[in-house]
Parts: sequence; C-alpha cells; structure tokens
Amino acid sequence: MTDQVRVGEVTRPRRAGVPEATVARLPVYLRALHALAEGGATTVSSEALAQLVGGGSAKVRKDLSHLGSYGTRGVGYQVEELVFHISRELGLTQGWAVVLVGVGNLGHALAGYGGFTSRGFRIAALLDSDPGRVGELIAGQRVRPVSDLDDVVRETGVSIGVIATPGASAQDVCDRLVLAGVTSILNFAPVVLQVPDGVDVRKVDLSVELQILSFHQNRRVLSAGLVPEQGVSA
Amino acid sequence: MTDQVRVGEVTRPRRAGVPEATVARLPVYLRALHALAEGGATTVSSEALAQLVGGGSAKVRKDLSHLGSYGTRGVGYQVEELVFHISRELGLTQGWAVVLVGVGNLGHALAGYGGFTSRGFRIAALLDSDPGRVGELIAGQRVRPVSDLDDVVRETGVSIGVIATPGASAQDVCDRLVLAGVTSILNFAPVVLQVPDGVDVRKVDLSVELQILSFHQNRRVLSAGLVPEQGVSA
DNA sequence: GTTTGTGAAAGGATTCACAGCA
DNA sequence: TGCTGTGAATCCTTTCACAAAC
Repeated sequence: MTDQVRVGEVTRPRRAGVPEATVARLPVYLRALHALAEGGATTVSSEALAQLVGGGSAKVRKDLSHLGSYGTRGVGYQVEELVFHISRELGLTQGWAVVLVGVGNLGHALAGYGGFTSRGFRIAALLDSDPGRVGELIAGQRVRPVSDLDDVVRETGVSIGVIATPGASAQDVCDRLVLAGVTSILNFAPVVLQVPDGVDVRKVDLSVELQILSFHQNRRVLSAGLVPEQGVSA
Repeated sequence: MTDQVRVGEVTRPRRAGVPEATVARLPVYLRALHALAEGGATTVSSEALAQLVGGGSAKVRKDLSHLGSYGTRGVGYQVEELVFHISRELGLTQGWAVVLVGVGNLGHALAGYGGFTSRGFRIAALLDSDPGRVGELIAGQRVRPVSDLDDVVRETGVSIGVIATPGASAQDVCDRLVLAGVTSILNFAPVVLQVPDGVDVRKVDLSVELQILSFHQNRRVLSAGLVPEQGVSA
C-alpha cells in the first residue's frame, strides 16, 4: 500500500496487485457487510467480520489491506466505506450489462436471481436457441433467439455472457459470444470451454462441489472405522 | 505413495493425504475422462488431459500421482481405470443419498440436473416448507414438508443435505439438517451458515463468480484504455 | 522415441506476532 | 485498552526438469 500508481491524471493508492485468493473472498465480505448495514451496524472489526464469513481475523485484515488503509486502529472498519471500496474494486459500480443464454430450469433460476441485479449487474437480454421458448416472458424480459446475439451486444454494450445451456450447445454458444466481442464468460454448462487468449471464462459446476463434499464425507466415514474395506486393496 | 496407512484391518497404499487443491480438480478430470470414454478413447496422456481441463501436464501428473501409480510410461493412463480410481477416491461409489430442501426455481433446476444422479448421488427426498408446494411432482419425486426431515433421514440414510431455499430460511433449515444427523451440507442460499464442528458445509454462490469476473473485466478495461503504463500487471 | 513419477525449486497464501496508532 | 496493518515465518501449491520405464 505504500507505492503509488498513475491512473489518468490522478495518483491514488495502488490496488493493482490484489491476489486472486483475496479477490475470490471480496464478494463474500461484501455480502456480510450488506447484511451488517441492514442490521444497522456502522462499524465492524476484522474479528467480527471473520466470524461472519468463517475465517481468521488476520486473513481479513490482510485481504482488506490490499484495497488500501481504510480501518481505524482501536475501532475497526466503517461498514459503508468498506462496501464502497470493495464494490469499486470489484468493478460493481460499472453496471455491467449481461446477456444470459439458455432459459431452461437453471436459466430461469438465474434470470430471477436477485443476487445479480442487487450487485449492479443488468440483464440486457435473455436468449435461447429453442424457437418454442422465444417470446416467452421471464422476469420482465422477452426471450430472443440466439441469432440476435450480435445485435444485442451492439445495442446494449454487453461485456459479460452467462451460459446456462445444456452441455452439448455450450461450446457453440461460447464461440458466438466470443465472435460477438464478449470477453468475459460465466459458464454453468458441464463442459470445459475452449476460448482464445484474452477471453476470461469462469465455470460454476453444480455437481463439483457435491463431489468434493462426497470426498470429505467418505473420508469421515472411513476414518470413523465403520467401513472395513471397499474395492481394491494393495 | 511410499508409506502405508492402516485402515481397519488392512494396509493399503496411502491416499489419505490428497491435497485439497487436487481434490477440487478430481471432479473436473472425471468429467473429461467420461467424455473421452464416450468418444471411444481408451488411453490418455497427461498432456492431452491437461489440454482438456485447461492446465499444465505436470499438475495433472502430480494430481493423479496422489491416487497411486496408475499410468504407463511412454503410453499414458487407461481412461476406464482412471475413472474408477478417481470415482472411488471421491467416494462416488458409495451411492450417497441426498436430501434437497427448497424446490423453487433453483431447487427445480437441481432436482432435474443430471450431473447429480450420473455421478452416483441419489436424491432421496425433496422437501419444502411452503405447504402450497408440498405434493408437487418434480423429477418423479413428490415434494414433502420439511417436518418430514427426521423421518427421511432415518428411512433413507441420508448423509448429504442440499439447501436451495431463500436466504432467510437457510440457517433454520441448516439447523434442522444438523439436528437430524446430516454431516455434509451443500448450500446454494446466499448466506454463510453457522454449523457446529464436525459438520462440513460447502457453498455455491451463483453471484460470487460473476463478481470475480467483473473484477477481471474491470481490470482489463482499465488497463486497455485509461492507464498509460505501469501498475496493472498481467 | 514417448510419457510417467517425483525430488527440488519457485511462487503464493495463510498464520503469527507485534509495532503503531486511536 | 483495543484493533489495525504488516514484516516474518510457515504452510501449501505449482512448476521445473530429469531419471526411470515402456
């Protein structure tokens, strides 16, 4: 936090090198802070915040220190101030336009999910390749055909695409998104997408977490000694 | 892989110490391997697998080496064999019974999601606290009231609970699950759950990934346009 | 020749512990 | 006194590079 970086005409505290691990936790802090603010809290200590998100206070402090020095010794952090700085760091003040492709069960859930709009994302369009779905009204939006993608991107300045199609069509949709100029993609389809350099893909896999849970559950059962042996032995 | 560990009455190659980072990737390998098997491939090299999942071949080899020594030098890995060993390591051969609480949009999507059942999970029951939803038929299952939870756990030996309720009721549902004896919980609600020691909670937050994407998109826009020179790395 | 398995090196992330400030 | 901010130490993860095996 000591050195400075020139951005345009102004210098401001360097926040360029925020570690990935920290970035991944900022949304979690943000949610906790919103909850605190709703509850009427004005300040919060690293210890209290750590309690809320499940972690150590030192980690919280180090994370927040990457955004700048916004705490007060002996007191803690101002909730509203932290919300502002984290939101800005995450780019949530930009009001990104998002296009959602695929309005099956999951797409429906995503279109109606408050967590997107409440964090500054604007769903610019809902697309689906199934002609039977086109025209359907979901969360106040009319579903449009995937062929409208180029128009949508041009009209609304979409920079983030969300893929909630079946696995089979995900790569095709992805290619179209990239071709249309979308550089950030959130993929809910159960496939690993291939994209050119310069495009950022993140994947949310509903079953991966369940499998990780299974691993731990399995270990717990095994170490509890209840299951003598399973499958192949050495 | 050299030392041994006693489990019950037998010794077998130690696989107890699989690093978390590796565990998190095993489901991804598993999916790629299933796709390869469907495509008719019988062997795969670490390099090819790395290509498919997006990573380095050394990482793949080190990951797989934690399961044992199942590759053949000069050849690669047997696809089917790897599928078996990874599945077993993840405990997917146990056929865990899962109870899903909350059958709103997201719950619907989860109940119909093939990725659960195709990986050996069995949805033992669907529960909802809304009396209006009880009795509804989803994916061949009839929705039952949350008050049936104890019965469900007793009857079906459920060990994993999935929470897909609104945030407001998630902690309550979580408490009931814990009380009923469930020790692994997958939480889709946008809150951080508090649980006693010995209970494993994993959270999937649909908007967290979008916010991380926003961070990178923001950085890209900043460094592409306005920032003259240094500061922003990558 | 090809590809695995793995020590060793390098790079990150977390935790410790305390100086410094309100 | 209470709590932040941060070097230093520790732990974990990734990458390198190559001997061993096919």
